[in-house]
Amino acid sequence: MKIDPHNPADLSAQIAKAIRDAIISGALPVDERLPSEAEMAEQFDVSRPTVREALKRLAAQSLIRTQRGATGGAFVNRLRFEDAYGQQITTSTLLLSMNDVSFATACEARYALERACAPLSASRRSADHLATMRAEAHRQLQPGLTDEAFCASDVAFHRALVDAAGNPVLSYQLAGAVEAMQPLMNMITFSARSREKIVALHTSIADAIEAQDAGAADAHLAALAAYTQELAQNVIAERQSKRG
Amino acid sequence: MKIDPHNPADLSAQIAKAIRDAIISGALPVDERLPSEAEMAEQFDVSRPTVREALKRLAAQSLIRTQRGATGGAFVNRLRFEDAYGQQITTSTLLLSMNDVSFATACEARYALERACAPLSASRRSADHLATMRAEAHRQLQPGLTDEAFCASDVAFHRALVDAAGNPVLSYQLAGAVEAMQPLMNMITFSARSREKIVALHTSIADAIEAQDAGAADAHLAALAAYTQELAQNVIAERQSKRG
DNA sequence: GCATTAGATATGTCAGACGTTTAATTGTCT
DNA sequence: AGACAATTAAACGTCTGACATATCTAATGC
Repeated sequence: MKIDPHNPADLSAQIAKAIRDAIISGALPVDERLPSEAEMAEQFDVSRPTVREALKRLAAQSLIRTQRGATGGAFVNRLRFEDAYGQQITTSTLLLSMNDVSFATACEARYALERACAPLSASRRSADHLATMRAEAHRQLQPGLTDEAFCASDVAFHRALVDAAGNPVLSYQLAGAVEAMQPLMNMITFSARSREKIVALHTSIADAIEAQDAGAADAHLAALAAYTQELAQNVIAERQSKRG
Repeated sequence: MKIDPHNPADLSAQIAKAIRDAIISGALPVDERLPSEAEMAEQFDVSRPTVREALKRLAAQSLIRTQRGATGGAFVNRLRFEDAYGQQITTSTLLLSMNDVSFATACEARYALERACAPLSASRRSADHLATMRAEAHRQLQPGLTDEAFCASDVAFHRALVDAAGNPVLSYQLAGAVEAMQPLMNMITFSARSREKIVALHTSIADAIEAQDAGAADAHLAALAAYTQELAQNVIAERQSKRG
């Protein structure tokens, strides 16, 4: 764990990298306590604020946690899937909004991944996940629902579908793809008719999952993907006609 | 953008969150310059080191970049897919190693996602991606290749397969799933026979992609998934027999 | 007119100090 | 001896002030 003292800039980044590499390589196991800030400052021959900046970088990635008090300090954090969800969603959302990713591209990716989950979800679905899917589908039919609330419920439905696969790695990867779509979906105004059609597809998907019919689930997901693309294209076409 | 002055702890985390929310909401567009550290210190009524810790947290997530000098400062960073790859891989790798995710679970997720890409790759593959796949498959047959180099080439092959889908969102999501598997794959010792079988499957996959035969590509990927699981199970069984 | 230089601005870093939290130790009383 | 209270020590969290360094702007000199 060494840094380059000749490059006077970005000392905190170098220190953060050194510690991060030690964590990734396994040299620093989970719950291991790092030396105190004062000790590290001496080790790296920098000041304590510089060490602290490095530690904050690691804390931002949930790689360490800090405790105050006599037995406190910085500890290697066990990175949990739940903690990683948030970062994954934030990053995915920003990637889409900052890189002019088209609705079509994001939608294609999302449904491709979701359809990958469907066979696993069909074979392993629990009563719990099915109940969530049914409940969300039911919520989506309520009359007073705003478009935003409809989208949020849509996300919840699809997350339940993904979680039903019982594979935390899949759930983690899909969380980004599904949640990051929400800002894009919010540009769509869902009419009563389109909502009915979507909910009908949701219900068909839930039925197929309950019946453990992977083929039917896949077909309905494909139909939902196509219909979502269609809705988005209508919105885009409308906007262009207004402009012209 | 306000913080809670009554909670005296974690001021830098609160400030980071305030700025992060502003970026995500779009209130701070890409390349927008944040106020100087001194100005923000005054705005939030904290000291400059506290502001700096907040900025370092955001820099760790590639949300901002800093420039020194007269016209320098902190700028909202355009998050690029290439930048996000690294974070995604780091996080995925740590998630697998710190949460006792079984080889079977990780492998299942990886191949499920990869098979989701295959149809798109088959229809859109470029000569470039095909050439990479062929080159890696060829490299994997070289006699002196270490197991690690074999795994690295395997990753390169599969990334080319995924990139062939021409969807940056898919490539981003898959990067984590594919690369994070590498440490787990490294526990396997690849015999000459198993290498031959894997390369044969790789060649079959490349052939199917070239022929734009999505069904065949999917079938060969499924076979590869099954064979990879078989190899891992053998390793696990051997270890257990040595112990018993 | 162009190159050079001085100034201004902002980040990067350092040193020292104080406050706060937390746990362990010590001391006292029953 | 044991239980409770007070003290102490360690460590993080924050502040102040200062200096170093990078970079752009503008004034200066030839």
